Amino acid sequence: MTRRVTSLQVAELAGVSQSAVSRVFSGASASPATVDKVKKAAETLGYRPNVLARAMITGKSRIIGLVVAYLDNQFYPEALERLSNALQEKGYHILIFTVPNATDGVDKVVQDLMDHQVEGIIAASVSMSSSLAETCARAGIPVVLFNRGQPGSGLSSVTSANIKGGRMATQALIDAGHSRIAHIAGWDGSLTGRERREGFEAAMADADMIPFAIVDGMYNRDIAAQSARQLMSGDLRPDAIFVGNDHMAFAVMDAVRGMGFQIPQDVSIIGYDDVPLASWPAYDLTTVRQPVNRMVEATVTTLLSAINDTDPYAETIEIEGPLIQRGSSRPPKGQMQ
Amino acid sequence: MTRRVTSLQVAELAGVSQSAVSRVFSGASASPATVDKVKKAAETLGYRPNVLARAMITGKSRIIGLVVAYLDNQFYPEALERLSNALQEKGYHILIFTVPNATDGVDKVVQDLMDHQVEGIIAASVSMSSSLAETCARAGIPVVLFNRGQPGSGLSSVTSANIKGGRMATQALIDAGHSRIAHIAGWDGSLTGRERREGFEAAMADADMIPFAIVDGMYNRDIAAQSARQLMSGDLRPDAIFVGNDHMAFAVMDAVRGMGFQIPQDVSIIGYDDVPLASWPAYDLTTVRQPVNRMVEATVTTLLSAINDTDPYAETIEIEGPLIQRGSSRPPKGQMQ
DNA sequence: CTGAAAGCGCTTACAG
DNA sequence: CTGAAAGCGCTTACAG
Repeated sequence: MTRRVTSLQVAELAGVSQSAVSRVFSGASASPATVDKVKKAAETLGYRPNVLARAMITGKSRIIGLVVAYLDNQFYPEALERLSNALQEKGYHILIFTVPNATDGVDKVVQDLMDHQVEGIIAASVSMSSSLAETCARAGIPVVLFNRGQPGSGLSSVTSANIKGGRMATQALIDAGHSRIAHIAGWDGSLTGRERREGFEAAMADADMIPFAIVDGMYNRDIAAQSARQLMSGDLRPDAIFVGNDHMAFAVMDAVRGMGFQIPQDVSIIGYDDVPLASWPAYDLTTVRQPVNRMVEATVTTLLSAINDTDPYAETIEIEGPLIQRGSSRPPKGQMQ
Repeated sequence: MTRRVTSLQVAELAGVSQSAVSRVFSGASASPATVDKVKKAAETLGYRPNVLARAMITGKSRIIGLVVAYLDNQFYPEALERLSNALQEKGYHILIFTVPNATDGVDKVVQDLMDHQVEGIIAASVSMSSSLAETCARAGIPVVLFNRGQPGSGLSSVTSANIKGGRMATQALIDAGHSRIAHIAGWDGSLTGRERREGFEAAMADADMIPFAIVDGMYNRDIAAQSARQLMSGDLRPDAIFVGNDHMAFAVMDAVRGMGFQIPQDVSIIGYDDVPLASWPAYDLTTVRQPVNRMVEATVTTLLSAINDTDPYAETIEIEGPLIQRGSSRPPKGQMQ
């Protein structure tokens, strides 16, 4: 419980003014002699600048607020880890805000964020009311939506190319010769969910095929599993299911196998995200990769440039990822036939 | 980019002194009339106190530093989410620090943490050098080690009862009639790893049994999988493996199945943690539950009481969890026989 | 390059 | 209860 060492004490010991100490630590110009004296004094005293005081004056907290709703989807821990690392490299840190209920809790949380003088906000898979987006804009706090677009909000976003991804997954199913293709979609209240579905519908339409069924899986394991069971219990069953994300796809695979069906012999399953678990043998899930590292890079770049250049333009960045063909779906016909 | 509203502006509009405004927002006493005027003025101006300024003066940042090494083990995302929620409820927030390499990176990071004037530190599954622990102590910043004890460090820790857990897992294997029981241990450099192994050895000794083998899995999927392959490729094979955590156990199951063995017919597998995935049908892993919610509660309680009461005593809290018997291991003999 | 001084936006004794 | 004033630990023009 020793009192913290201040720049004044360092100044005294070094025999210079307090301003000199400040200059040395804030990277302003100072003579080599001064730098030396100050550094030495600081070392013996164990001095480190008070980040809070600096932040208050400069108006730069070097803190980024991260809003997340849930972490159970394996996609997020990975993204969070990479985001934190990338930001730390640039001298920023992440202040975490978990929003209890994904729908409206965000608003309170963002006020809290702004109170903490964050320099920017990353909202992962949560939507913001437009009034809230406006509040942030007015306060000059850039927001980047991660893995969740929100057209018309004026907010920047970084997502994968969801429509294209949905198309690719569906096309792979069509190319494999499937004729009764169902889609357990991501939450219809989210743009990612809608766009992946859109891709599905477009690919089907292009092939002059009628979707076997489209149901909303709500990005929820239980709902997805139940939907799968329902789909598979009729007389006429789908022979392929494109699922809105991997997290649900695992539940779908569990449910389908639990009914005694073989994957992919009885039904092909394709997911979306390519989380680590997708490649583990127990699931071996064919899926559309969301390139987390590139999405993170884009997010950090976008956010930091908005912070530093006070760039007023919202950017909508879509990053394409490949389809990863694995064992949960039949391979395309004609290929290696 | 409007300039932030300050308490002075509110004071002017409300017709009171700046101190009065401050009192209203810091919860100090003020007459109802004043409170009313101030609140009204604040509302019309959109005023919110600057948390940074407050933190600097009071010395209370209301920020807890969380140090994590990796998030791929499914145990951590869940813990993080709960920690964040619990802390938010108490008015604290989590500033995240990911440490690049688990071993020595911690030291730099903690200095960074202290610069940010965090009121407390939670270190999840990372060890701290004793000199570092001392630094924190001297600065009056309480540290709680989460899921990783460090005896002699003088640091508080919250873990599950690892020795007992290791015993339980092993006993379950013994009770099931296994005779060639191996242990793929957690990292030997960590107390959790050593204690679970200790529990394993104690249970074996009590039963007058000799371990089939003990290898260090380093809490690493690849190493664990390779160890499993080695164990299972000899002429004399183990008929049961207790794995140091679920994260490795999944890899072990994948590897064992990949060699054509049946679980649990050919070999029983038991893990440790009971992460969500353990209960999914694809693995259906018997495991020792680490009660995340109670561990989080204990962590938050310990940390906050250390912060507020400047409680100088390090607490070592161990929380017991049950063995969850699932399909990856043979059930105990005699039971339902 | 350097020091004295003002000021960031608050909290908190101190008188009244 | 309330206002004037000092001060938290810094940064940053401003002169020299």
